[in-house]
Amino acid sequence: MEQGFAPVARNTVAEEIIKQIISQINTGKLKPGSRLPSERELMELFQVSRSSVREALHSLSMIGLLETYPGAGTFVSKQITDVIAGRLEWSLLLGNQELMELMEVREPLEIQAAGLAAERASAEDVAGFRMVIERYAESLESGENIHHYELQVHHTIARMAGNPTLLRFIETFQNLLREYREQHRIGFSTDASSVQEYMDILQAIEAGDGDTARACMARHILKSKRNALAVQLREKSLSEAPAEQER
Amino acid sequence: MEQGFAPVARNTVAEEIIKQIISQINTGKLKPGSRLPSERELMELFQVSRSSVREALHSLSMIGLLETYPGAGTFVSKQITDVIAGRLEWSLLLGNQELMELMEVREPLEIQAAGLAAERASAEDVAGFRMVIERYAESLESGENIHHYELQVHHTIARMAGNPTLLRFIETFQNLLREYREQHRIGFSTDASSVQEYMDILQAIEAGDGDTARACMARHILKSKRNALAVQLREKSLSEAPAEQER
DNA sequence: GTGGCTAATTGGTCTGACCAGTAGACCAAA
DNA sequence: TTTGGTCTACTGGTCAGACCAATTAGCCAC
Repeated sequence: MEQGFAPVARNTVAEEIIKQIISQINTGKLKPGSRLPSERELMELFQVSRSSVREALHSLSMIGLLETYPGAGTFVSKQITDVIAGRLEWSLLLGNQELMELMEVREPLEIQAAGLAAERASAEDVAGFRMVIERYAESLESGENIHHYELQVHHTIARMAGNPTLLRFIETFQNLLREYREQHRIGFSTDASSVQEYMDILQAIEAGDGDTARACMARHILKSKRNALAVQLREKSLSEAPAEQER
Repeated sequence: MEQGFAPVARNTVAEEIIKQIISQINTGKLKPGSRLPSERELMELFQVSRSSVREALHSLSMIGLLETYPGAGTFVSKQITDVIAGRLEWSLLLGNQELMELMEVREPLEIQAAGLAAERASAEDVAGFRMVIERYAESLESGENIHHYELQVHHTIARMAGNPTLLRFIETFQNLLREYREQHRIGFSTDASSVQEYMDILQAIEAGDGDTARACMARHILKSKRNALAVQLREKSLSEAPAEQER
């Protein structure tokens, strides 16, 4: 039953400081790279104790918005885009359930990126994309850094979509997925047909055909998801009953 | 030139505490929902001052991994995926994303939600959804709280998708869009045909037809986007040269 | 059971202090 | 002129001890 009640707002001093600092950054009064007043100055500016100031600053450093250097001062991070770069091992905290949840968010975003890329990619973009795919194909043959180049393919598509927010989301999910696979020692589900799928996407993008690009990406994701599941199952059965098997 | 030198590692006490706490969560010694020792106990366990403990705890709370309740204690968050969502939300709060940028991320998520809802919604869900649509239709006639009920329709779909992470992202984008519209004084583009569109989605969900649900949602979004653009243009032309014009 | 009281515990905040690393100015030796 | 040392003011990192406010749990009268 909706009664219109909600837990009363309880603002801590540190939260308030955080809000003000973020506001300063948003309004441009604090630019990336610029230096904040020293903790002792902030203490007087905010009329609070240094402990509160420090809790606020440390929290903002934790999410990558600020960087502190002992003896020098506290600075606004230059690449706020890198906020995602994990200082923490997020993936370790993820279970299978959560992973599936994240995948269901990531997939439509990747498809959207492919569609937008088709509508916006320049000739140079397409040329660059082709090279990335070729490098991926080479890595498949040599067996080196396959995963790195596979990621780069997806990353390139996301970049061609020309939407920084979308790119950031996709990057985050990719990083999480990578860490998860590394930590859980899950092999990758690469096979040669991926190259053809990527080439299909490339053609659609080159032709400026968003719908086809979306469809190709959707098919590719569906296939690699099936592969991943198969690999996971196989490894599971291997660990339970060590029987050799290569498909 | 590569000389093999790198900045020396400089560990702060707080960082070390953070690592240990995350490690405890990873190894399962600290389960979601469980309570941490009090700050004063941690102080003795880690052999550090309370300030350092508090900086660590506050940072982890900031990213959503811990929750603190004055007088009660500090607890591990139950929804780990919320941590990731929260982190992305931070990045959204920064930077001035263009409206179009946000929309391009939100749309595929809403479509995905509709599709998943069709695959997972229970009979009760559908019944509830029908009521929500009816309330929206009523609000359209009375002209009261239209926006609130419109939001609720989308929210209900997202909830039926059965993916908390997806739901949270959709909520986030809805909030951002609402703020954006309020700040830029952009009116809303509601019209009676939305009800029919929602009913179409409802039918697809009831039939368990994910593809149709996706298509219906896509059509609905496309239409309301066109409406929004039209409204925006009209208001812009009004403010520039007060001449009446209907598309 | 309900409601109110008390006491112990917990997080929130403040104060003041000391340490270690940094940056910049200055100066002497090569 | 350049290099390296030295001094000083400043900055973040850490600590200890204190008080407040909110929560919890147990007790007790109604």
